[in-house]
Amino acid sequence: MAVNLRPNLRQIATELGLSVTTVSRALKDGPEVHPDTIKRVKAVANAAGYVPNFHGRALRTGLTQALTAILPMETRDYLSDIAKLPLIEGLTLAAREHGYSLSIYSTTPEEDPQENLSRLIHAGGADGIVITRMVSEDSRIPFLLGRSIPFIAFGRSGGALDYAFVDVDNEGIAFQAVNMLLERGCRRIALQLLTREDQYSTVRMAGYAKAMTGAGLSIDPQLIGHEDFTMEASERWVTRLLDLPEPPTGLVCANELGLLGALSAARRKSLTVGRDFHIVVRDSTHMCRYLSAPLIAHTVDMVAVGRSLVEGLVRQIERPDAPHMQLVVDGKVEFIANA
Amino acid sequence: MAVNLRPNLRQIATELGLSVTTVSRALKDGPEVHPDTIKRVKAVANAAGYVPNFHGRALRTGLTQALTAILPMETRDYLSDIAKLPLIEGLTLAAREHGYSLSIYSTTPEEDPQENLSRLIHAGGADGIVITRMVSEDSRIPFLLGRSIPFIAFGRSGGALDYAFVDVDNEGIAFQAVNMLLERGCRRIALQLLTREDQYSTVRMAGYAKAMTGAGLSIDPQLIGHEDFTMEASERWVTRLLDLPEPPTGLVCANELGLLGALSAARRKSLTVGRDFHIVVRDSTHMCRYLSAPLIAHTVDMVAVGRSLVEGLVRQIERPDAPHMQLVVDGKVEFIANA
DNA sequence: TTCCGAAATCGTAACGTTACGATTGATAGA
DNA sequence: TCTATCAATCGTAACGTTACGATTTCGGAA
Repeated sequence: MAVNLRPNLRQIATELGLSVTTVSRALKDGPEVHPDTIKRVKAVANAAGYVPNFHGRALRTGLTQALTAILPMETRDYLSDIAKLPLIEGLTLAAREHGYSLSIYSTTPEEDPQENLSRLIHAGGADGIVITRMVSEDSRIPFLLGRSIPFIAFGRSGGALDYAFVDVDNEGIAFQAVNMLLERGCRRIALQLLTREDQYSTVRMAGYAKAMTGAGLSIDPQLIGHEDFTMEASERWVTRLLDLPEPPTGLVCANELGLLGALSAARRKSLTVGRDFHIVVRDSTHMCRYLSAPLIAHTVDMVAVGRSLVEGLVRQIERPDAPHMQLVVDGKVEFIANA
Repeated sequence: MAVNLRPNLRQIATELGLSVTTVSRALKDGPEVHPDTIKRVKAVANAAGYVPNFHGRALRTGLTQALTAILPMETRDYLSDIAKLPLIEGLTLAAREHGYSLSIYSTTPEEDPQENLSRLIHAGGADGIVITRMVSEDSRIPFLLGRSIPFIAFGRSGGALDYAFVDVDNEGIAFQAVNMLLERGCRRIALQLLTREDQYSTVRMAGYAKAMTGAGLSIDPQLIGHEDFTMEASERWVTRLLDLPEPPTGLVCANELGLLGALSAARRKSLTVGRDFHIVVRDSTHMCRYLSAPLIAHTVDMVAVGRSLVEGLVRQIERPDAPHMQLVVDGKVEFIANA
């Protein structure tokens, strides 16, 4: 018996002596169909390996059951972009669970973002869009809102518009990080920032300042580092700090490379990390688990962020009148003993 | 004037007083249409922002202009999975350039791989599939070949079947790596392998052995490390090697963590890396650029691998009789001075 | 027996596109 | 003038699905 590779509704209908309509309804448990018929139809459909054709359905209903995530890709430096991997994981897994497929649309910095968005939707490529790498007063937001295209943003843009987003509470994380150091008796706390990514630097600085002044401590500009830190640059910077008359006993690193440099500097000064010198680091890579020093890691569950984005987008597609998801995700700050 | 958001062929046809057929043909430069008509049609279509509807076309032609990459996702350890990021970048960019969209389909280890493949194709979700994480005698290959479903594999499976693949020449890279160390005067060369990923370990060992015996050197099992190396484990292992009566002067690391451990061990022994002790490392992260020691990095251009996969897949879809792409990609082994 | 209403099933049309054969109109040769 | 030929355009059908209204069937009440 030849197995038909792509059975359609009509084949199943004729095999059962039913109409296409009834089969279609039976497969989605329509109340008009006799329960016994539903059973028979489903049995045959399963046996034949029937899968509803995506495009036939999309053409009829106007819905594609597909989501598209627009991710800027830049070859430059994958280590600092590593959080994208769990994000993609969360997006794809959650999309599947909701019955959607997920396309990734890579953009290069030169392209016109709106042109892409527009083509994508007109071609019927997606029911909804995830946009990332928000800038302040992002023009894509009014553009998409104006066209009633379902979307959700990873990150917030300024402005008063009401739209769906999921964002990471970077200010809160910095606040928590400094508080952890304060609990450990640190009074002079250094903060390592980046120059390029202004947004992050600004909000981290805000969290730092809030925690410091909250504890009645003043902010020493000497202890704030603005630089495009490589491992080596970080080592130099931390070494200089440790040479100060009143050296810091706590440090909030910018990223993994900053951490490696700081560890190196501390070792040269014969400081015991976790006792004489406390370090907090953002750890997207789980690298902390593999290091030997006790550290304070702050992690953001990017898989969960990806899942939430899909959740919020699907809700908007399926129930357009529901309020927009506006979620600010806390990070987890935890002590990694590395005994 | 109200701008219609999703103009279709019929609207353009009536606006021009032409038939839908002629407009359709004009837009793809059909030879039956008068050149002037083609111009007129294109002008109106552009002005209206016409984009052909994906699903209408797919339903008619059976082709979806979509590719799907099946990527296993495992939350465990993103650092060792980081090469996936440039791979995804290459896949998505090349897909766009060929006029295809790219969906990512995440699988978890528990799922039946064939079940997924079959559903995907039956539903009309993709014209072709990229499969990854090949195992020896991979059952997906005969499955897909038997159903004439276009696919390409990242990696090779054993067996005599003829199918399209792109693979990285890990054996050649190991061979090259050892030769670089030999050129620098190393005679005792250590090789750090992993236990888990047998495939890689086996082929790297082969390249190592070929280079060593080629230089008339014997292989000392003491210098071969099989372990699930963390940074700490690597530091311990390298320290033990350096304590041997005849310590190695060259090392091929398993990965970035192995490198960090090795650097640490060398520093403790007061060895100068790049002079007393030479290290080769696989560098997917460009981490080497940020370190201070002179290193030999072997890199594989994963963006190019992703592009080649798409290239090979698209060729198979569009010209089914063309020979399968069977590409083995060389890595680049280069000295990073880090002056 | 006849009729009513509900339950179950059926038929038609439409989504937007393209393939294919049919039709129109013009030109040129007999 | 008639016809063959060719270029240009048109009309119809079909891809697989679902929405919606029409139709059939059957049990029970009048």
